[in-house]
Amino acid sequence: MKEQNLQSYPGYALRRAANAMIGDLAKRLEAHGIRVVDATALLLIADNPGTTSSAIGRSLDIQRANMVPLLKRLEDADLIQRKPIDGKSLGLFLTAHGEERLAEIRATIDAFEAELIARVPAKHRDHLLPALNALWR
Amino acid sequence: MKEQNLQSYPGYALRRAANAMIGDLAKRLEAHGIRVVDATALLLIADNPGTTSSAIGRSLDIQRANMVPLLKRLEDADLIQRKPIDGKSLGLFLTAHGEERLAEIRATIDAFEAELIARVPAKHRDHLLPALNALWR
DNA sequence: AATTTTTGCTATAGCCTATAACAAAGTAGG
DNA sequence: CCTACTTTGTTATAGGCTATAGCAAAAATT
Repeated sequence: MKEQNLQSYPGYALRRAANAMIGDLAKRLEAHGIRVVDATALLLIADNPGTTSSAIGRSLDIQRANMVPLLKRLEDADLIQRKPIDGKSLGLFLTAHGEERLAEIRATIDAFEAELIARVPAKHRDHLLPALNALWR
Repeated sequence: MKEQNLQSYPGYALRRAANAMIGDLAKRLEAHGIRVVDATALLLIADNPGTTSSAIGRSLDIQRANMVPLLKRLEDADLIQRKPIDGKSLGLFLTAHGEERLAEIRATIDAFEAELIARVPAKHRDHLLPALNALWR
C-alpha cells in the first residue's frame, strides 16, 4: 500500500496525531468516568470560579446549545454546582467532591501531557506547541 | 477568563489546531461536494488502483463497517467503481470522472496544505511534520 | 421606553466512530 | 480432503460530538 503522498501532508499528520492523542486521553479519563470535553470544561471552571456556561462555551468554541448536556453531566456527577449571579446568568463552581475528583483528573492529564511531549524527539520538542498555536490562535 | 493552564498543554493545542484545520479543509472540499474522509480514501485509491475496502480501512484506521457508506458515497458520485478480483474481494478503481474530479480535489488540498504550513513561523516549520509523526506512527 | 443583545434552554439533524452479528469466500494444518 | 480459523463485505444500531433553528426571560443599549 503506497501511502507516501498522504503522509507528506502536515494536515494528515495533524489529524492522525490528534485522533491518536484524543483516543489515548479519552481512555485514561474513562477510569475517572469523565469525558475529555467535560474534563476540559471542569479545568476551566476550576480556574474561573463563578464563570458562566456561555463564557466556557466561547473559550472552548462550544455552542451554547451543546453546553447544556455537558454541564448537566458535570452537575449530575456532583462535580459542579450552579448559583444564580443575577436574574439570568448562573455562576459555575466546583463542589467539594468536584475539587477532589479534579485533583485526580489533573494528575492523569499532567501525566498524559508529559508522556505526549516525551514521545516527540528532543530536537523537535520545543517547536511543537508554538507551531500548533500558530495554526489556531 | 484565565486560560493559561489549558493553553500550556500540547494536547489541548493539538486538538484545537486539528479541529481548526479539519474545519477549514472541510469547507474547501464542500465546493467539490466531497467530505474530508472520502477525499482521503479517494487519494489512496488513486495511488493504489485495485486495492480493497479493507486495505483502505486498515491504512486509515477506519472500521470495515464504516467503509461501506463511505465507498457507497464515492460510487454514487461516480468517482470510483468496484471490480471483483476474486470470489470475495472487490478491487477499487477511479472512474474517468473520478480522475478528473481528483485532479481538482488534489489542487485544493495541495493549496490548503501549503497555506497551512505557511502559517507556521519559519523557525518551527520543518519541525512540525516530524513532531506530529512521532505522535502516531 | 423601545429595541437589541445575551443567556440558557429544547429539539433535532448530521457526521463520524464503535460494536455486534452475519454469510460467503479464502487459508492453514492435520 | 476436511475441519477450523481468518478475512471480506455487509447490515443494523448506538454513542459522542457538532450544528442549526427557535424560544422566553433578563440584561444592555440607545
